[in-house]
Amino acid sequence: MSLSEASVEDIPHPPESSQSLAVVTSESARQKWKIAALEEKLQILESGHAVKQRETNYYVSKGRAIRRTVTLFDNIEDLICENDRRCDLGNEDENTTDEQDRLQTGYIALNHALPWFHPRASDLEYDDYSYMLKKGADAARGDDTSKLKSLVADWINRELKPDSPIDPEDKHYRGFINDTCGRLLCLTELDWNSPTIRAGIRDRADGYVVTEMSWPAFLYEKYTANQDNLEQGLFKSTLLLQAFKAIFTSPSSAREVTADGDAADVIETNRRAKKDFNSCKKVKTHVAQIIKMHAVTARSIAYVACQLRFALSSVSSWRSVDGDFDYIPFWQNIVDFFERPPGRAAQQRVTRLLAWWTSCILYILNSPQLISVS
DNA sequence: AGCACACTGGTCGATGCAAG
DNA sequence: CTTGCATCGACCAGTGTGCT
Repeated sequence: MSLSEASVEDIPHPPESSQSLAVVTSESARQKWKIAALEEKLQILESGHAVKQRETNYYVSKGRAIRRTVTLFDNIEDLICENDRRCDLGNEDENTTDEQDRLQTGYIALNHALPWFHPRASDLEYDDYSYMLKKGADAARGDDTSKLKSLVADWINRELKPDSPIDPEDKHYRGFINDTCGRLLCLTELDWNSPTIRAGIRDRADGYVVTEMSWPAFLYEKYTANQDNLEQGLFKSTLLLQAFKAIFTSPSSAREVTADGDAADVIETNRRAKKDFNSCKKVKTHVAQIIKMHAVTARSIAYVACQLRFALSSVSSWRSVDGDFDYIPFWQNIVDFFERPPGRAAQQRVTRLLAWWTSCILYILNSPQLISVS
């Protein structure tokens, strides 16, 4: 029987209480009830409310890309204001601050993430869409935080085999209390193996304060820095790659990550990524596809690094400060490292690093042309 | 009270795979 | 080849909790 064949009079109202539920027992009555529910759904879909609902869902859904690829802490309004300010001033304003430059780059990233945004910005009901985008942005960040909480524990237990395994469900025994997490969170210029330094860090004693001003060990290949060259192996840790894959391409793709860190050989990384991709179970469209991410960006790495640090810490609820460590300048430092390298040589190193990242991650998008390196 | 966040459970779509 | 089931994972809504 089609929907149109069931007249409205024939359709019993859905039961409103357990008492009336007992009345609807026959198969035909149940069928009619189902049809009634479907018709109601159809009516809602056809009404203006549904259009509004779809619109809301659209903005919330589009907003999910913002924290991941545009900005982890800035307000969308601030990005727009900075762009407006520059439009108003034209070329007259040449003395911009770092903060303003970062906001402007953020605005450009926002337009890459949401290409419809700029042309339509003036037509949109400002408060409404801004609120919905933020809602989606924060929801996605929350989803990722919760996802990494258990995944990071699994990866560490498997890769680093701590004496007492990390509880995937509990964060209280992470952070500097935990020997393995502490080693990863420790700044590279401090030797975690020294009991004095370990105690100093745990007591937040002078000289052992862990702030965002140095790179922590978890960012480095094999979790160790070369003190003579602090850029060597930076942003090439297995955990960082796994976290990136878990967020942008799927948790299952992150399971068997092996980072050998050979920056020169992007082609080899490419080949391995292809092999991994072919052996990995293909699942539903992943985040990178949904947000049309064709290359790994500075801001996506900064996002993942913050999420990873948060997962390693003992802080249970998302906030921007953890003891002496502030996530906002930490995120900014990473973005600046990639977006504002000092000089030509540094720029080339950064470009190579991003190409390496893209070759590690995005073969999954089946776009080999995107990961060829010039 | 209002807000932000974590957590949970559910829906839905994409994919793999076995059986017919 | 088609079908039905299982699995994975993104997303979302509802709820509880802690903070201001």
